[in-house]
Amino acid sequence: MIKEDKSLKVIDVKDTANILKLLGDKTRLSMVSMLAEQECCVCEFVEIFQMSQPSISQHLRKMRDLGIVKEQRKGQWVVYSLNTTSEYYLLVRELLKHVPSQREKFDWLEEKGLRITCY
Amino acid sequence: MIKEDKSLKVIDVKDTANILKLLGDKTRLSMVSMLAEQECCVCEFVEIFQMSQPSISQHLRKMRDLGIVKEQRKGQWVVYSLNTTSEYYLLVRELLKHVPSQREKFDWLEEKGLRITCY
DNA sequence: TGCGCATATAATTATATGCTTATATATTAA
DNA sequence: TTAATATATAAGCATATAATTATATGCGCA
Repeated sequence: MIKEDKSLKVIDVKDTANILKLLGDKTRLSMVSMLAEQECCVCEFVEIFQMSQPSISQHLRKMRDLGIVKEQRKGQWVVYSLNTTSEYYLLVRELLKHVPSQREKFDWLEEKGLRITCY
Repeated sequence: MIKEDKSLKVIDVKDTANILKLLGDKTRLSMVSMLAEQECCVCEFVEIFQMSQPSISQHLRKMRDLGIVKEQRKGQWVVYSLNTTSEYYLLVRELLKHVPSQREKFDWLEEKGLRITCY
């Protein structure tokens, strides 16, 4: 019997390159790293990255378009999370192992009283 | 005693994003995947990718600039290989596990009699 | 030395990307 | 229904990227 490696999934070069290009951006890479810890809403990202709301929205859209993240409306907020059923999920998880934890960003939100309490 | 995970090396988000952006290109990702198998010279890449020589040269330069690949002159040829001493080497290796083998490209070179014999 | 081959660099152009501003949509509460 | 808040989308602009052509450099050999 052949052992299956659940951390491994081979993806064609073109698709992999697209994923890497997508995550080859400081903001987006930080975002997925955060989402690997906890779900997070758009307005929280805006505070964290000190960036305009449309800019944040556009980054999230690109990742949603490739299926890496998913959204869920909760009242007036839209909460994003990692899409664990994506065919790229294992690759993303693997990548994130090489990046430092972004937990401090959530701590910072708590401190500033900016954490949204709809979860 | 804490076990050290030799497949893991944490790199800051900005640097990681730069590496991912670099490898987030179909041509460059294929190149490193090939180099993970065997070293390869510029003119061979030109044949494989059916791309102009300057274009190939520029792709290689970008990767050399970040230390992912290294070059070695052998007579009139310049042979490229993976830089196994790069601080990004483990990350690159990990990424390549998710990409199909590019061995066939070397086979194709052999068939066409285009393999350079300076190795 | 001078020629031919391999590679690198420079300049240019076309396209892609990321951000901004303006506007539209959706939800909640008055 | 209207106002306020949260988010998404569209259009425009500035910068980045990748390819091409032209040219320079480096090596081997007659």
